[in-house]
Amino acid sequence: MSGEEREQAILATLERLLEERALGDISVDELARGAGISRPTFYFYFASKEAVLLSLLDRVVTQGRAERDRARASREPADAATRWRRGVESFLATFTEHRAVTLAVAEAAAGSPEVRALWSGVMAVWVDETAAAIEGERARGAARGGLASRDLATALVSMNEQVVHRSLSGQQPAVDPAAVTDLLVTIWLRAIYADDAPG
Amino acid sequence: MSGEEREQAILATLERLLEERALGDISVDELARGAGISRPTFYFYFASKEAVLLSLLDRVVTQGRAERDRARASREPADAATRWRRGVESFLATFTEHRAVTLAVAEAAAGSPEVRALWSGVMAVWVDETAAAIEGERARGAARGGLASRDLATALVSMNEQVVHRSLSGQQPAVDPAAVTDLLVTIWLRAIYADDAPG
DNA sequence: CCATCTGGTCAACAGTCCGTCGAGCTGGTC
DNA sequence: GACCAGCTCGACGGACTGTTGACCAGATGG
Repeated sequence: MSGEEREQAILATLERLLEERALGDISVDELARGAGISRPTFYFYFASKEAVLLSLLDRVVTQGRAERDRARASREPADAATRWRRGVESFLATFTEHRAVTLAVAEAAAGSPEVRALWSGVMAVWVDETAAAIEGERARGAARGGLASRDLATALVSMNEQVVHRSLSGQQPAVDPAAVTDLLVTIWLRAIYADDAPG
Repeated sequence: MSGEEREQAILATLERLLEERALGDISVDELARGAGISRPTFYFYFASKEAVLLSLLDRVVTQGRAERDRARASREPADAATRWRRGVESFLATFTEHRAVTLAVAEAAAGSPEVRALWSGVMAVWVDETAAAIEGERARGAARGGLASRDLATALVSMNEQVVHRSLSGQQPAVDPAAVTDLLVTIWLRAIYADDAPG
């Protein structure tokens, strides 16, 4: 077995174990044994448990971006509401498909600055794109002003992050998974386009 | 020094240490030394580090609720928008005033089911109250329907939670702290009252 | 064909932290 | 003065982490 294969084996082992247990309950030793090597040898490949997770997250994010770009290129253009819906769906799909990794990243981000930094980078891309899209809608006179687009985008992306996280982890209070897409899209539309005076 | 005082000393020590370090970087030994006792004695008072934090959170939540009730009783009635603003302000104030404890709870919740459960309970109260208020506004014909009030409330409270957390922890992308109240209130109003069709 | 070097491997060690056990101390109570 | 409850801690066992240094197999090259 070559070095590259060993590395992949470690990644696969972590992904497998995360399906059934939280990151904190998985030891470096288990990761090593799972990949057929001893614990010191693990450190030849990765600096820590978190580093393996980082690698896994990187893979998920790259794959998610690729899928989104592909979907964008293949589907015909649509109206604004549909475009927002597609964005939210893409977000949801990526993290739902990799539930275990997503939850582990959220857990690790709480304690590890490196994980936190990488995750922040992922969020930042999302926020940037959202802010730009809001600016576009404002420029064509469709979206309402009154809030800094970047702040608005940050709040909406944060909401998605948290709602999806609660939904995936099943901790109460959670949103009905079947309704989550409609819910988020509706709030996005109201927040971006609508009036804000109580009737 | 009496037992009660010892217990308070442990709580005070954790609160002090959390001002400068994360929960994961604080050992039970430090907590014990800080309270003038040995490590085994610590376990006479608390089952774990997390248990101390739980006690701290309980105090914060109780105090926050009391302050809110007092504010509610003392201030004159206001229009709907102002009432929502007061709610958001109360949320923000509680957790901003106890920044260290808030951040530590978020960190610990990632790994400890007990902390998670207590935190979920706190959120649930907020969600229930919000959902009831939304129902009230709908009943008087002011707020728009189309979303389950409980789901809407959950999403909005989740947004506040995450935005405040990012803001307190300073991790990018974060919302400008000076603008955060206006931002959140505006989104709440738009989500609860407004139309949702792109112009 | 031997020397060497690189990539890979692990036993063993040092260190941190956790949670527990059992023995002991102190001050009130009967 | 015996006893008991509340309190205290030294010492232990166990889980984990990250590092060191020796070792080994196979390619490289003189």
